Amino acid sequence: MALQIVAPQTHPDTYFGAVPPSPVFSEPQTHGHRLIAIADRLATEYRNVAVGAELAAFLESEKFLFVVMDGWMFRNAILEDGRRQILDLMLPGDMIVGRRSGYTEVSQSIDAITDATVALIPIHLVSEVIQEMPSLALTLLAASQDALYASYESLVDTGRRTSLEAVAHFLVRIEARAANSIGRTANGTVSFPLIQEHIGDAIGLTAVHVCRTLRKLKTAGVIEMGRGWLKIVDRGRIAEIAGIWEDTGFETEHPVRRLAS
Amino acid sequence: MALQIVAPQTHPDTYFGAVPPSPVFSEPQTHGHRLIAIADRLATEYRNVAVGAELAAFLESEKFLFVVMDGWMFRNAILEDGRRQILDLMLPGDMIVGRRSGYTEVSQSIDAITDATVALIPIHLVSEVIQEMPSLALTLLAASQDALYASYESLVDTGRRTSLEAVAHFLVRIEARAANSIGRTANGTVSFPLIQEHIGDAIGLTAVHVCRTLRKLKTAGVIEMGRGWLKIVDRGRIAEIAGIWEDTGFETEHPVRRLAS
DNA sequence: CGCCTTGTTGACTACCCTCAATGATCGTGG
DNA sequence: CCACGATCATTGAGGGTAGTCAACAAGGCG
Repeated sequence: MALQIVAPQTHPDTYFGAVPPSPVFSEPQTHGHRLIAIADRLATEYRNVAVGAELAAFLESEKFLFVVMDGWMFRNAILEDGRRQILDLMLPGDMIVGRRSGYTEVSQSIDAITDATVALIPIHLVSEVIQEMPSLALTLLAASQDALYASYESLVDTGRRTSLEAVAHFLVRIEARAANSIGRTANGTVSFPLIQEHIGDAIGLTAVHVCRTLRKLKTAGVIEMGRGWLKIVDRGRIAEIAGIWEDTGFETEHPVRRLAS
Repeated sequence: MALQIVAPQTHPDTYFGAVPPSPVFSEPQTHGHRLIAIADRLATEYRNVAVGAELAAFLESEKFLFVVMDGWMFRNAILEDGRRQILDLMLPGDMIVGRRSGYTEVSQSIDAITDATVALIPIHLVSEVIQEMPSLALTLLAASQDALYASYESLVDTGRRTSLEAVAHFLVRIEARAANSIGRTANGTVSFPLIQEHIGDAIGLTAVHVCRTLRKLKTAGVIEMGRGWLKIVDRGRIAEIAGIWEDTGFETEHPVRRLAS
C-alpha cells in the first residue's frame, strides 16, 4: 500500500527501527525525514506560525500530533514571574506530542523562532494507521526517545557544566541538529536564528552572561557567529571545551567519586 | 489470547491509550502498572541489582527493554572529572529504553538506590508482539512521553528556580511518584531512600547546599524527613514555595516579558 | 564498640546575576 | 537616502546565591 513508504526498514536485530549508523557522517541520524513523510501522508491541516508567535496548540494537544515541517520553533516553560526555560528546540522533522498533565507541571507553550509551518495529524488517525502498520508506532517511540535524550543533554549542561562548557556544548549539539535537518553551506556555516536570550534560556543563564561567554569563544577563534548564522571553526577545540570525548561505545572506567549508598 | 491483559482500554477519542483522569487522586496516573503487567508476560530474565551497584545495561541496551519491578534506581550522567547529574529516578513500573548514541552525548549509567529488580524484555520480542498488538507500542510511547515531561520539570528546576524552589518542587514531584508507585503509610509518610547528595545531583546543587535548604523547609514545618522516609506536612505551603499553581487547564495570560524576535 | 556513611554548620570564595549605559544592526518610513 | 525606532549585543560595576573547604556531629551496621 501507499503508506509503505513510511515504514522503516527494520529487521529483528535492529533496535526499534533505527537506521544503521551512517559510515560517513558523525552526526546522529534523526527520525525527522521519516516523520515528515508520515506527516505528508496523514496531516489534515497545515498551520503557519509567524516569527515570535505561539502555536496555540496545547489546548488541542490531545487531539493532534504535530510535526514541524519548516522553520525553527521551541518549547518553553514559563514561571509566574516571567522566568523562562527553553525545554527543547524543534527543527523540521521534530514532533510534538501532547500529554495530559499533572498538577505539578509548569505551563508550556510552543513558540516560533522563525516563520514556521506545522503539520497537524489527528490522534485518532495515528491510532488507526498504527493498527495496520505497527512500525509507525516504533518510529514515534524512537522520536520520543530522541527528544528525551536531547533533554538529558540540556539537563547536564544546565546542572553540571560551567557557563563556558555549557554554551560550547549547546552550540555543538544545535549545530549538529541544524546541519542534519537543514544542512551546511559549502564553507561550513549553518543557519542559526537563535539570539543570545534563547541560548541563555535553554541552559539556565542570562543573556548578558551568554554574551560574555560567546565572546570568549569568538576571540579564541573557536566559533564565528552573525545574525542568523553560526560557523564552528575549530571543532577539536570546542569539543574539548564542551567536554566531549570520542566515545568508543565501550564503557571506560571513570576515575570518579562513586555515589555511595 | 493471554496477552490481552496488557492491552490498554482505549477508544478512538482517548489520547494514546491514556487512562481517564481519576476523580479521586490528584496525582497524575502513570503507566507503571501497565508496564509491570507487560513485563510479567514478556520478560525472559529478571536481574537483581544491589544497593549502589550499576545495572551493566548500556552495552546491551539495544537488545533489551528494561522495566524496574522493585526498588529505586536512577539514571545518571557522569562527566570526566566526576561531576554528576541525575537524569531521572526510576521506580517500579518505569522503563528504560536504550538508544544508539551520537558522539556528543555524555555517558550514562543506571544505578540502584535500594536493592532493585529489573525485568529484561528482548527487543525483538517487543517488536513481534507489537505486530499483533499495536496498543503495546502506544503504551511504550506514553511511558516515554512521561519520562520526557519529567525531564522537562527537572530542567526547569535546575535552570530557572532558586535552590529553595527547586528542592521544594523536586520533593513534591518525587513524593507524588513514590506515593503513586509504592503508596503512603496511614500517617502520610512515603518511602524516600534518597540522600542529600542524590537530591543535589538531580537539580544541580551541592549536597551541602541541599542540606541548608532542607533545613529551612524542616524548621518552617513544611516537611519532615528521616533516613529513608519523607512526609510533606504542609502541602499548601510547599506548593506555594515550589511555585505550583492549580492549573485549570485553560491558558491564562502571563504578565511576563515576551521573548522578542 | 568502632568504623563509615551521612548530615550539619561556619568561613570564605567565586561564578553568575542585576542594573545600567552604550553601541551595533536592521527594518521602516519620511 | 537617511533618520528613526526597535531589537539585540556589549561592557562595566557591584551584589548575592550557591560552591568550596573543613571540621565535627549523628546515626547505622558489623
